[in-house]
Amino acid sequence: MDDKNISQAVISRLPRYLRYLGELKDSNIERISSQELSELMNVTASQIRQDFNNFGGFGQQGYGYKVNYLYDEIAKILGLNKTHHLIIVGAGNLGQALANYMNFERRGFHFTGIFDSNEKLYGKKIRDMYVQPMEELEHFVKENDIDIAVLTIPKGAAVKIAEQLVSYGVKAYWNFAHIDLKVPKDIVVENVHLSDSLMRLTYTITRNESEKEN
Amino acid sequence: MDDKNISQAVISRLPRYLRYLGELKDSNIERISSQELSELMNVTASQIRQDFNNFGGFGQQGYGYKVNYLYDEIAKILGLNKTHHLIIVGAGNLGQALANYMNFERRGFHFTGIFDSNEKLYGKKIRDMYVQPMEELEHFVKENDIDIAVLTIPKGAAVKIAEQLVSYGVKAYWNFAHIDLKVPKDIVVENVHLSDSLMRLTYTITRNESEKEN
DNA sequence: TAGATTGTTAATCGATTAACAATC
DNA sequence: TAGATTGTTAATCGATTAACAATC
Repeated sequence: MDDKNISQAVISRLPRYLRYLGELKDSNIERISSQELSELMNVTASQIRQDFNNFGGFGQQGYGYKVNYLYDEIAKILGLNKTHHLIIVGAGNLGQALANYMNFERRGFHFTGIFDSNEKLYGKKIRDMYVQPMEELEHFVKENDIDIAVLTIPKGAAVKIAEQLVSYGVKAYWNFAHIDLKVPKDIVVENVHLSDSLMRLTYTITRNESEKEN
Repeated sequence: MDDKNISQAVISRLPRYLRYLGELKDSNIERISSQELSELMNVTASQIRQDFNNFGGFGQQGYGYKVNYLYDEIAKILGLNKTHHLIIVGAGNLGQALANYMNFERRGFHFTGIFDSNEKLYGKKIRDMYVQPMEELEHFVKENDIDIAVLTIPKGAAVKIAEQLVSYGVKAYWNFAHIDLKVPKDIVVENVHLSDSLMRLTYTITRNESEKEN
């Protein structure tokens, strides 16, 4: 598993492989060839083999891939063999939605704290956490060995809070705020820009409609 | 604005351009060169010019780009000059979060209905809508000229409901369920796979940590 | 052993970057 | 007009696909 320089394109495909392999596992299918998987997933068999071989050989010539083994290896590559401790900053609808999504917990993502600047929310119980004021962030983060901060706050606040959290030692951010965070380069940010996604949808809608006219 | 075969890579960058141009507008900046924009956005000036020229010339030699004009043109390309009527299927935390996010409304996305299969939620007021039972979908969709269905329901339900909605004539789906919907090819699906995103984050965290060890 | 399918190299395709002529 | 910067062509780089030898 020596990841020299794996391209973003490959990495982006890994979770999708994992999802399909999970479904195969659930169906008690033991082996699969790149050909079969390619038909299922609508990609080329060549790409599948290339992708996997970025991380070493997971298959067996003449046989294919063992579903369980491949699943576990990809999970490992994605870091899902470790547990991660998260805090949610912003206890609005979106923060609560993420907190309550049980599938994350099953994958080893432990939500350990939730914070908001709105004092009306202080003490509100969300799943098994109580909303805490932002002033508690520093103490909490340092005490609880937090890996990931989930930012579900408006963009202005996100910039400010991210800067603070970086100084408290939080290295990874799942950012839902509609802005590009400026952080030192050993810090990881994964953006979920929902409005960008919605605009891609309307782009395609618009293009489809104008095609019909022609 | 003749979009022959614009690559996905280009389209994916458009919303980000729009965001930066919006900020420039807000700062009352009237003109910008591809060079200046490239520094701001951390991409090459060449890419910016290539991207824009996919849709025709928006700039002026020797001068640069007029921020307002460029902003409007990109908004148009993305289909933001039209209003879109959406329904939300799934009135859980995530559905509610999206319904309440005001910025969508400002962009011309009108949430006109919200549905759930849980009868305890029927009639619950979310923003200015009342949660309706799934049985109302067909009637509502046909009456209200719905462009986009937002699917914030579990994957099993999503597959079933999407199939129904397709038959009712809904052409575009913003899918938050953790599954790839199988739909006819004139139907548009934009996926938001949150767990994929979170896994990309843990991949990078893991890689960063193991790099440090070496 | 023969058949199947991987792992891997080579060929192709597409996207990004560089360069520069056109022109405001 | 001279300077600046686009629009666009050409060069480079990287990712995907095809092909096939290795091997289970």
